[in-house]
Amino acid sequence: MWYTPMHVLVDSIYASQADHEVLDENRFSSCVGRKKARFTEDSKKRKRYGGGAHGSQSPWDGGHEESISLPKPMVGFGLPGDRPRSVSRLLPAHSMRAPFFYYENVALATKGAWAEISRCLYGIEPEFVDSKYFCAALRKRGYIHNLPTEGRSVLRPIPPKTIFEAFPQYETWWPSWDQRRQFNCLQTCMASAKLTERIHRALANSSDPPTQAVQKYVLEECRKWNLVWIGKNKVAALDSLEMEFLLGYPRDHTRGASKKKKDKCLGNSFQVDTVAFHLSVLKDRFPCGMNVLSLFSGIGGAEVALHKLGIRMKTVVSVEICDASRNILRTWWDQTQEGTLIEFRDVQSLTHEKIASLIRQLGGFDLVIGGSPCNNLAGSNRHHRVGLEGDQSVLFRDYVRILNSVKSIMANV
DNA sequence: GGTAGCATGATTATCCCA
DNA sequence: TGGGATAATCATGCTACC
Repeated sequence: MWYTPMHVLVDSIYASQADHEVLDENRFSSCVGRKKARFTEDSKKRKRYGGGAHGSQSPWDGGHEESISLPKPMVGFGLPGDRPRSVSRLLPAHSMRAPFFYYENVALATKGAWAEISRCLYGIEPEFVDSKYFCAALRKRGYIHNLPTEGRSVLRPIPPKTIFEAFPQYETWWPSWDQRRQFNCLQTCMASAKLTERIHRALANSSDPPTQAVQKYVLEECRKWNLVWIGKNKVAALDSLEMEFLLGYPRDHTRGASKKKKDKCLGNSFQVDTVAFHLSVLKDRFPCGMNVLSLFSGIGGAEVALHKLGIRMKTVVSVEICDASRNILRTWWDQTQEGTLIEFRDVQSLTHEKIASLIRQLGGFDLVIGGSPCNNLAGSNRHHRVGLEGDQSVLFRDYVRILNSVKSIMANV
């Protein structure tokens, strides 16, 4: 454990900041002409993050064997409503060059995965946040970004944070022995009809209240599949509209896709309120709008968050390989946006030359945002949870490659 | 070929108690 | 402090059906 939560990092941790700078929250601006900020040159000599007892270990030496301990509670650099405190992130100088960037993946990844991701993203410590503080469902995710952390604001209206606040109709049949007040992580698969029928039969054949053994079985399945009580002894999976609501998307955002595709797309998506809280610091910095490079866009969680924040998107270059997700984003974009949406299918088609061409065309990107595939990192994957170098998750290296290309090209514009 | 239904543990972290 | 118990987890592959 060589990391300590970044929110406790203070200026006094390091006497020397030869290769780090305290984030200057006024550094980025696109509206009044992109200024070339003064950045210190990278130093080959790395310094360490962490403080106190953790300060003697480094994320850079033998990163594959290292692991980042998850904060408890998983509140990132601060939650809405927290009392103001001095948060001064020490970021490597080269990470602070424009554009802003924001990377996301599952918090509970395989050992060493976040250490490697952090190492590739300038050694910045991930901000681990559980979306249970923003909505009625858990969603433990890690975010690496170079955004300021002061002056964040929440989306209004504030979403309900308990099951009964979100769906009061289910309280009628909710048994007292089911103590759940929030859902677990919304995933890509839903419970089968056979399972809910088995639960119904087990309850119907048991006493009232059910035996301890039946309660244990039912509760385990309810927690695993996020089941709700729709009648006496009857449970059901959440439907797509409910998942959209919990995740912060507009009603029927995924219309047009099949049920299976909806579940998969939503299970893979951002929790909008959480991401919007982090991105909210951009609103005042880009009053004239932003150019966004959205990698692994999915159903447009980042775009929806920016839209809900009232941040105008002049252009979004979106890269998403799933046809259904691209259709969902395109439909939403056409209905709500006046800017330009440029779509690509494969991140690997976004070469250095292509990126340079886009930057010449658009004048640069203000934000590079995306969450690369978690398939080989996620605990739910029983078949190929092989770590960062798995077929899907290795694409995080394309995020790094593209971000580095954008930074280097924009530094020379 | 596309879709839906279904069955399929392991890894990781945390809690609790001796 | 160590080990067992408990809990959570952006999923994949096979089969049937249209």
